Amino acid sequence: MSETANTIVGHAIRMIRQGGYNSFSFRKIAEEMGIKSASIHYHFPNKEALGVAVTERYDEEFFAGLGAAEDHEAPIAHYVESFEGALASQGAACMCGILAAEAGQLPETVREALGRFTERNLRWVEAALRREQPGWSEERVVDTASVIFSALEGAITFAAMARKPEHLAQVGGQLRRLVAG
Amino acid sequence: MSETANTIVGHAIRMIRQGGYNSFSFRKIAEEMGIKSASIHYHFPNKEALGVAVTERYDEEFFAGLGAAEDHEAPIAHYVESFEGALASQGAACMCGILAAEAGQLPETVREALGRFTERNLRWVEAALRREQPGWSEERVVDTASVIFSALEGAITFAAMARKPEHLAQVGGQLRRLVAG
DNA sequence: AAAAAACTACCTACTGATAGGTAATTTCAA
DNA sequence: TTGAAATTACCTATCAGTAGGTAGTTTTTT
Repeated sequence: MSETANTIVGHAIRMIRQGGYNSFSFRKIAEEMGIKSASIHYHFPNKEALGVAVTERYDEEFFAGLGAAEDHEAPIAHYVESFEGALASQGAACMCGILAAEAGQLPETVREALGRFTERNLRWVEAALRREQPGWSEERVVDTASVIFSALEGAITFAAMARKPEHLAQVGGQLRRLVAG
Repeated sequence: MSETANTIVGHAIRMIRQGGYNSFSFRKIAEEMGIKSASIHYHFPNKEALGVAVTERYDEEFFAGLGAAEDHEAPIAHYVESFEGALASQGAACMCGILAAEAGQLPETVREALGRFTERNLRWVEAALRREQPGWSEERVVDTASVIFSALEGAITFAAMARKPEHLAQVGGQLRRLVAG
């Protein structure tokens, strides 16, 4: 991907985090970059293609920042902190949580990319729980992973909406205790 | 509120649940009702006013359907079921979770109405926990309520996106166990 | 010279909103 | 009780703004 295409995706991610899928437009991105909106069509044929690129890039960066669950001593705490870090940057929620809420109006391909992000998160948290709680049944691991992912996505969304980062901190703290026993 | 205004709000709620704040327009609602978009401005001066009415109406109906926490033997299970019922109707997520994700582009007054909905939910779940777990500390009650609300909002959002209602069922089941001990 | 990356100049579709008008109903004072 | 005034609930017509997208052309880089 060219440098320009990269920059375009970066702008789109920021705009989506600020107001959802309808908050980024070819025109606005072009204006900010000092180019014309038609030029963006050279890099991404349409909004759907850009939407997919944006989702996959967010996915990549999220997990690149996270590292492997096996490389952390307390991976759940690390996972929680990555959400707190995401909220701190721009005071905005997780981009994929925002897009998930708008699923009904998203192109199928974007929705599918979001589905992959979700699955990848669940697998990560499950691996983390297996490491931290070797005694837990597989069922308990899978169910708890669902709760942790859902709670953090819900918490970061409502914390950003109400402008109360402490709401996420509260949920994060309780989730840590939940896993600690 | 007149019957027409009521109908307008109903259509708006359905459309928002299907695709977010940008998925309802004066024109579309008018078309479905067989009137003109200008007529909707008679009942609601602008989109912001309609947005607030919609949020408050959803709030009202949600808690009317829920009843008082004190009136249920197992209020948490009842609360979980209300989310499962919401997902079952239209296969769509909680309207307020959807709007919360788009907070960045919402008019302030709508955001504030959403904030009230959130607080009301937290108070309800706290009351439920006090009833079910009289032995718990106030801190534990408040923190657990945050987790339950966030987890359900996150789960219903991702379940609707991935079209996997079982994801919500899984989270709901685990939350019940969490409270049961 | 050729490929890449941008440009100009449009188009169609849709948005929320406003101005001005009309028929039917309701309120209220003489 | 009746006529004037006001209100309700809609209408037509139009506005400026923004959206995504396209065809054809020019500039820039290799």
